[in-house]
Amino acid sequence: MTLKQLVKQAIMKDNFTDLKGFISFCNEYLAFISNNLQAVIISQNENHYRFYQYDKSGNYQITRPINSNLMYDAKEFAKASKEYVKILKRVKNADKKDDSIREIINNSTYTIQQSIGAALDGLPAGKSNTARKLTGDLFEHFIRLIIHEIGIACRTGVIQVPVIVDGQAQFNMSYQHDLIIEKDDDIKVIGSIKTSSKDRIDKIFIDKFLYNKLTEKDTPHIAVFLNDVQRKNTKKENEYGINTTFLPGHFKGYTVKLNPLDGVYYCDIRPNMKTENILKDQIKTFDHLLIEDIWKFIE
DNA sequence: TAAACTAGCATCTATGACAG
DNA sequence: CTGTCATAGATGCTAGTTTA
Repeated sequence: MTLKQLVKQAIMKDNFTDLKGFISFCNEYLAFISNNLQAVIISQNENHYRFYQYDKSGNYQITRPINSNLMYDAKEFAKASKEYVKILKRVKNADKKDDSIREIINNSTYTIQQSIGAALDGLPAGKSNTARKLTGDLFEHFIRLIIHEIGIACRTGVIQVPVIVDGQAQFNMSYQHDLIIEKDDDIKVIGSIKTSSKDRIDKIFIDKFLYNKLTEKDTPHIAVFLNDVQRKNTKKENEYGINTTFLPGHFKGYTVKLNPLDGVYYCDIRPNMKTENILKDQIKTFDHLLIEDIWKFIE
């Protein structure tokens, strides 16, 4: 398949109605990059990040950063993706000590999503925002499909929250949430699903605070992120590095002084999230949501 | 059904902190 | 003082939804 065809496929949401669609797109993309790239550019500050450069058919455009420790190649993915589906179906009873299961969950999720993101980076220069919007939408959809696959019903949608003053509902606030998990008409979890946290992290904390205040409940709020890095240009032409877009100060401030979130999950976790106080208690890799945490929320 | 609105998101740009 | 890096804020454009 050519880059043009891949981009065309990625734009069409019909191709991503089920997990199978995500996986087969990923197979096509990985096959393409295995022998059609102009170059693979290595990030100068963190060497395991790579940028793919397309050839003339993609105007020599350069993709978003790809973490080579998480991204499978075509051959690895062919094998892992089969395991992936099997693991998801039985994840509730997975061996919690088996790290290879966790690796397959994180890496496959990452590889599939980035294959879409990177393919959309092949859109013409003026359409970069289209790529951003679509990757975001597809990531949301992808995570919901995964949650369905493990056997939990979930949806996206708007929740109306009445604001009560002096015992009277004055008006509604409508909240549009990426992830709502219900059970017996009870909202068990509210979640945000985003490719990166950046300037949206504050809102997630605020949402939890206000929602629970208004409803007088203690509904868990979680967040699922793909990563938190972006490409940065260096002084030299054709040299690139990565920037992190996570705001640790805000995250810790809200956690300590407003309210902690009930789970924050990354596919491509930053090193400081594993070592720094507060962060390391709050933030985990994506496998933890599926293997452990999500089951506690819906009990 | 068209127009208006909302939410999203990677990039770009500005500022501040720090090392040499 | 200068250059580099991290953080934070602004930008520009888009898709999808709601309203008129």
